[in-house]
Amino acid sequence: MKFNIKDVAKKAGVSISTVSRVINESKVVRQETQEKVLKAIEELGYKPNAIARSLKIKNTKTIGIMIPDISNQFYPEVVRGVEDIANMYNYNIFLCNTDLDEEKEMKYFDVLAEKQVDGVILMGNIVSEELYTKIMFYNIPIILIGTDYENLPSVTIDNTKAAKSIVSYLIKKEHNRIGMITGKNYDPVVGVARLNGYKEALKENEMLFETELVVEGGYRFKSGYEGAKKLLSLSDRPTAIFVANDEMAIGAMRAALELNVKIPDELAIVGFDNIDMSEKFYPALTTVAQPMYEMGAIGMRVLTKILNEEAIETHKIVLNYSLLERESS
Amino acid sequence: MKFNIKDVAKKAGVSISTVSRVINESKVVRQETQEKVLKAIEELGYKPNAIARSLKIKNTKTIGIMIPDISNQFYPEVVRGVEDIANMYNYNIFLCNTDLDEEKEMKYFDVLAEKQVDGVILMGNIVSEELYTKIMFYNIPIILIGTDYENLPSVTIDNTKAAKSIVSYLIKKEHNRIGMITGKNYDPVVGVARLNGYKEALKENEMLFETELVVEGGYRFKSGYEGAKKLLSLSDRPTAIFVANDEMAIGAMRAALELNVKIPDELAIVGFDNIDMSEKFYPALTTVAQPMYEMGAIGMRVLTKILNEEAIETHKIVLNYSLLERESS
DNA sequence: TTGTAGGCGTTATCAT
DNA sequence: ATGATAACGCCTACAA
Repeated sequence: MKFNIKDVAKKAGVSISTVSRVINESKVVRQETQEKVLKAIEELGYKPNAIARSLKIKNTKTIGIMIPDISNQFYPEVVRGVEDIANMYNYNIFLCNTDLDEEKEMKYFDVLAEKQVDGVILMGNIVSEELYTKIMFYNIPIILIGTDYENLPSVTIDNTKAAKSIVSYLIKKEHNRIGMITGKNYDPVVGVARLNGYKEALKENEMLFETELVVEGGYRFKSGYEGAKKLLSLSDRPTAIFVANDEMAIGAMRAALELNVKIPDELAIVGFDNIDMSEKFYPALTTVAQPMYEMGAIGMRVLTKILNEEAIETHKIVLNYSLLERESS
Repeated sequence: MKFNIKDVAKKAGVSISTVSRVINESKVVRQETQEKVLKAIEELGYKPNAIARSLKIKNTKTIGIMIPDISNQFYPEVVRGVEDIANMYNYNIFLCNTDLDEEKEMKYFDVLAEKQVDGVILMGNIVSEELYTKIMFYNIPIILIGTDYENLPSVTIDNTKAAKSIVSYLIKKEHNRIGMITGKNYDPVVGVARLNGYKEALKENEMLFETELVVEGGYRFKSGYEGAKKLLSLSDRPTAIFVANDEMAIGAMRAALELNVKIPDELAIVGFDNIDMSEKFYPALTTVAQPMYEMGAIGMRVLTKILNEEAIETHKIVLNYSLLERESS
């Protein structure tokens, strides 16, 4: 039930090179012959073996995408962007969940290399030195999305500026005690950057940075929930909280709602990312939107360019964020 | 910078067959030789080419997974289950978003076949006859998750029974006007099944099925929102609504909240699936939990068994659902 | 325009 | 225990 190029050749009464030519749409083959071959292909239900092809031509039309966890709301959207563009250029994608675990990252990278992927897309908060060494060694085209490292190509947004702008927005709305629930403080490009944006906004408006107003979170719902409970138990409560990502922000809203604190009247809450859920929650969350789908799509697009060795303007792409004012502020 | 088995052989001063043996952990090679080879591999940073290997041994240790849309909340969780088990058995997965589009499904299936995947996992509401023919023709091991068709292996839950049980729960709570927002009515295994469960529960309790109480939805937030608005505008409102999936249920809750209808006091809402968001929403949604992660994990596990030609008890696996009573009812 | 033959990097059979 | 060699299915000079 599985035929190869030889079978087609025999059936069509031509050589295998001719069959190969029609498969690859070489212009040189005569119309008649082409039709004969096409007919044979059709009749046998023949499909070329991409593995054999890859071995010969040394590319596989597949790329690997390493992300922390597909079941974390942030990633599906960017993966979708990647996949759409990949599909458009006839690439398939290997999905790898790393859980931010360095060992898993290393292992997956090895496997992807062995499977001869043409390139890889990497997400996660930091790239370890080990991984970087490996990347350099194998010399596989790579692009980072949502993070940045050394001279590797990347697509990101300016997290500091974005954070600063949403905190400034809060200040403009007359809030003068603004709390923050941060991300991970060992993570420079997201966690620290957003915290810095918060600090900068305060400074620019001559407001004091008070340590009791900032609590470290961990990006997940629970830490937002707990962070908010902590901030709301302060004797001198904040009137607004900037939460470093939407999932935590939703946790924070939940905490406030449970305590019967009115949003936004008694407490404004703003998030970061614009995950799907943020607009569906009630009240809908004011947030800084990262263009997640676009980050994926553009990342993949750039990767195809790199793979085709097309000229590329810059290897560090910084996309625009946007402020989405909704009901929570 | 890229070496092959020949380079290793030369460097170690042995033949390529020996190198191949140590790579594949053949027992016959002498300790000393093995060490020599391992050293050469190490020094060169050699990684075997999986493509060449696959061509020879006729398996690729990769499987394809076709789902409607990874950015739809339901799928990431099952994909994660699939990937975890796949990883455990050293498989990689090609992720394919079909958008429930038959053409895309056909195209992806062809590509997966050409890339010689060892098996495929298929999700989506129906499998078209065309696709089925193709599956049979290529004879690629396949397993359906969350849907079912002919004699193909599948892992599902009993949607009718689950729907019936949650509606019965509502009835037990003294609701006697229960509305429903359905899924797609052309989709037998999910849409129709859940509607049937609703009908059965009514019947069993000698309640009338009233057409004005059921509105057709489409699984997405917006249709739940609109469906609820419609039901709430009835002169004789339902006191409870069974919504065919969580995303719509959340839309329905949003509609009620906006209209200042108290949940659950004036209106109980229950959903289906138990997506991540359902417990984070306020009020948290009462729902029938599909074991999404397990469906993925078990599906993949069964697939590995099929691939290893291990005996398999049954090809139609029906998992248990569970009722999660939360705040919305 | 078409065919012949070598090779892509492995594995596996058969000798040695 | 090790080595030579023929596949695996395809592409691509080169020859005809």
